[in-house]
Amino acid sequence: MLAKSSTEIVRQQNSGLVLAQLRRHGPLSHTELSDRTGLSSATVSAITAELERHQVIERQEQAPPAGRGRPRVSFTQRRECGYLIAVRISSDQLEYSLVDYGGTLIDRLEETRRGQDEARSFASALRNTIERLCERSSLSLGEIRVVSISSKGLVDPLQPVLLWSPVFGDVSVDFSAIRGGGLEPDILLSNETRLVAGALARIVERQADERGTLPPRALCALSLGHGIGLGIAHLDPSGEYQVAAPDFGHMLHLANGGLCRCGSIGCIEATAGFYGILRTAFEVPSDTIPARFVPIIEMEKLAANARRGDRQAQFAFRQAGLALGQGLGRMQSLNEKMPVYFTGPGVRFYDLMERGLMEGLGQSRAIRREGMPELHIILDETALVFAGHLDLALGHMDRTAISASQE
Amino acid sequence: MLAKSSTEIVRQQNSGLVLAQLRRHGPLSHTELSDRTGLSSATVSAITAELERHQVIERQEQAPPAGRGRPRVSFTQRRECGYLIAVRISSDQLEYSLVDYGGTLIDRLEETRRGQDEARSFASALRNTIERLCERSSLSLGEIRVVSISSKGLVDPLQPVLLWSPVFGDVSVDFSAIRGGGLEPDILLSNETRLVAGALARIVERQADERGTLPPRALCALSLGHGIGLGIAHLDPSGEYQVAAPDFGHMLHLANGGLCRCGSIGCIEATAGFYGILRTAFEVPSDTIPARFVPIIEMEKLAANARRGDRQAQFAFRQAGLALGQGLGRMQSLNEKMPVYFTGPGVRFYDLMERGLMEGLGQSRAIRREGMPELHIILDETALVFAGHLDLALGHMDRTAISASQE
DNA sequence: AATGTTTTTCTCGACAGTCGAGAAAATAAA
DNA sequence: TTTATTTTCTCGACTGTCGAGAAAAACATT
Repeated sequence: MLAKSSTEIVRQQNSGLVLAQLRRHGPLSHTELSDRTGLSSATVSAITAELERHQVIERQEQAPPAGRGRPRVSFTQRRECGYLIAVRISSDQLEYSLVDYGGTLIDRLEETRRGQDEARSFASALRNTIERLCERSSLSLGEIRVVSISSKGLVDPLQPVLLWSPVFGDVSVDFSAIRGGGLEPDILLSNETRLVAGALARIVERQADERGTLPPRALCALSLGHGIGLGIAHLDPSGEYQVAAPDFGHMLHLANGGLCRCGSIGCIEATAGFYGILRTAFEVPSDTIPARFVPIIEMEKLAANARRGDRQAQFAFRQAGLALGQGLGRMQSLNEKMPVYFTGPGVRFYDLMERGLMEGLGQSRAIRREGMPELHIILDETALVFAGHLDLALGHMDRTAISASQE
Repeated sequence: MLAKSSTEIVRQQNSGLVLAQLRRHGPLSHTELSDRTGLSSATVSAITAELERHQVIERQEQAPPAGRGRPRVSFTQRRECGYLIAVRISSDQLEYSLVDYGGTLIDRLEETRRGQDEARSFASALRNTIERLCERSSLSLGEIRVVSISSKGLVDPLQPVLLWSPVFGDVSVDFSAIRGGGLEPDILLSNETRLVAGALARIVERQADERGTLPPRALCALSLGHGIGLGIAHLDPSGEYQVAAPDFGHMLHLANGGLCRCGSIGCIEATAGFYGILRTAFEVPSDTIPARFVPIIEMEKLAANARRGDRQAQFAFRQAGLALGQGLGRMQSLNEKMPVYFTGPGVRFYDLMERGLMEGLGQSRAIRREGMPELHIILDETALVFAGHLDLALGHMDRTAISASQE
C-alpha cells in the first residue's frame, strides 16, 4: 500500500538530495547546489540554512576568487558532526576503521584472529575494540553514529544478525549486543561482496553522470576465493541502486556434485571455491570434508602446474569456471543482462577458468538471447569493500542527519 | 540519484492514495477515506473536490441513513471516466475484454486463432478488433485509455514489445503499432504469469490488511503447462509490490538435458513442460524437436497411466517435478524464502510431480537453511489473469487520472 | 412544531515548503 | 570612486497539509 506524503517529507527528501550532492561532488557553492539538484536558489538557501543551524554542514572559509563578481562560498559537511566505525571481518583478521562524517579516515586498527573466537563473546570483544578506538582519538562513545560491519556469508535482511559465515558457521551472531553504556550507533551488517557491488554501482553512476550516458540498469560483483560471493545492484524505479547479496555460492550447481563446507551437496562453491578446485585437481573423493582454509600459495602452485600443462589441474580450474558460468547464466535468466565484475583473490586464476566460464555461460538460453554480459576484472577488492562501507554508512548518516542532530 | 520533490508531488501521491483506497474498498465516504488514508479531513476534502472537478470520482446519490447524524455520502470512481481493453493472447485464442474505469466488464469477445497469424500484421489485426469492440459499445477510440496485453513468453521491460512467445517464437511483435487515428492508449504488455503474481500479491495484501498481519515480503506464481512461467512479486521499501516475470522456463536445468522448443538445450521447460514430460514418458530421444502443441487429453492419458502404475510415466512426471524443484531452489538461493502458488493446466498432475518437486527443493542449501516454502495450488488461473489485467491497468489509470483529464 | 443530539462534512486560519524575481552583497575592472 | 559582474539572500505568491471549529443533515425528545 502507498504511504501518505506531506510537506515535511518533501523537505527531508530535498535535504537528502543536497547532502548527497555535497558528498559525491566535493564542496559546492550555493549556485552549484542549485544547478546540480534542480532546486531553486531560494530553496537551497532554506535547506543550507537549516543544515548549518543543525551543524551538519559548514561554510568553507578559504575563498579563491576565480573571476569577477561576488565570490562563491562553498559548503562542506562538518567532519565532527558524527563518526562511523567500519569493521571488516575476514578469516584471518579484523580490520577497524574510524572515519569522520566527511569520509576521512582517522584511525585504523587491525587484530589478527586468535584461533577460533567464541561466537557468543564476539560482539562484546568487538565492543571493547571500539571503545579502545574511541579513546585513542579521544571521542566519546556517543559520537559514534554508525557501526558498519562486513563479513563473508549470509546476513539477515532485517536485523544485524550474521546467519552463516565461514568464520562462525551456522552459529549466528547478533551484533546489536555491542550497544549500551553510551554507545548507541545504528548497526549496519553487510555481506562483503554486497559492499563491493554497492561501491561499483556508485562508480558507474558517477561515470555515466560525467559522460552524460544512462547508468546501467544493473550490475553484479562476483568475489572468487575460498568461497564465492555475489552482490547485485539494481536500479529501482526511483533511480537509486538497490543492492543485495544472495547466497550465490551455495546455489545448487549439480545435484550429485561435491560436498560443500556448508554441509550441502553440489553447491557452486564446492566446485568453484578454492577447496573445491583443489579437491578436483588432486582427485580427492568429492564427498571428502573440505579443508577449512587453503593457503593461497597452494593455489598458486596448482595454477603454475596448470599453466605448465598439467591436465588434471587445468580440468579443475575449468570445472570451476563452468560452475561459475552456469550459475551466472541461471542468475541472468532470473534477472536481466548485467555486467559482471570479478574480484577477490581468485581473479588471478581467471585465465585458467575462462574457457569453462564461457562454456557455462553459453549454455543458458538467457545469455544466448541477450548476448554475453560484459566481464570485468577488478584487482583491488579491499579498496572497494572500504568504499562500500563508506558509501553505505555515510549515506545512512546523511539520511538521518537532521533528525539525529535534533535530539 | 535521488529525485527532487515538491508540493505538487505530495498532492499527486495523496490523490493516488485516495483513488487506491476507493478502488480496493468499494465506495467510501469522506470519514472513511480520512481514516483509511491517514490524511486529515481537510485534505480529503481538498482532494475529493479536485477529483470531482476533474470528473474522476462522483458522489453516490442513494443514501441509506443508518443511524442518527448527518448521513454519509459515498464517493465512487466515475465509470465513464475512461475505458481499458484487456487482451489475453493464448495459443488457441485471443480474448478481448472491455472494462470501464470502475472495473466493470462491459463487453467480451473471443477470436479463435486461425492457424498461424502473421507476426507483422498482428498488431493491426488487434487494432481492428479493438475498433469493433468500441463500435459495439458506441465508444469513441479516444476513450480507450489503456490497452493491457498479456501473453506467455518474454517481454521487453521498457517497451510494449513481445520478444519471444510460444505463438510467434523469436519474431518480436511491437504493439505500439496499434496506436493512431484517434486511438492513443497507454499500452501495457505483460507476461501472463506476471499478471497472476500481481493478482495474488493484491489478494494476500488484502488478507494481511484484514487480519492485521504483515503482508509477506515476496511471493511467486508458477504456471505449469506446455511451457513454464514464473512471476515474482516483491515488497519494495515503499511498501508496494514490484512484480517481475523472469525467464524461469528457460533457465538452465541440466547442461546435457533435453532440446527445448526455444532451441537451447537443458531448459527447465524441456523437462517440466508438457512436451518434455511426454518425451521422457515415451523415451523419445531428448534431442528430438519437441511438439508444438500437446492436447491436454494426451497428458491426461499419460497421467492416468502413471496413476495406474506405469513406471516410465511416473518417472516422467517425477523428473518434471525434480526440474521444477531444483529451479525453485535455485531461485530461492537468489531471492528470499517465499510462498509458491502453482497454477496452469499442469497443476492437475501435481500429485505425480510432488515427490520429484520435494526432492529437487531439498537439494538446495537455501531451502535446507530456511525450510520448505509454503506451496499452494490455484485452480482458476484464468480469473487471476483477468484480475491481474485489471489491477495493473486500473492502477495505471488511477496514477494518470488527474493529468489525463486535464487535457 | 420546536429544540436538542449526534454524526458527518466543510471551511478557515496557521504552518511548512517551493519558486521566481529582484534586492543586496562582494568583488574585479574601469 | 564608480561601474560591471557574479553570487547570495530575501520577499511575496502559490500549493499543500493540518487542527479546530462551524455548518449541515439527519434522528430523538419535549
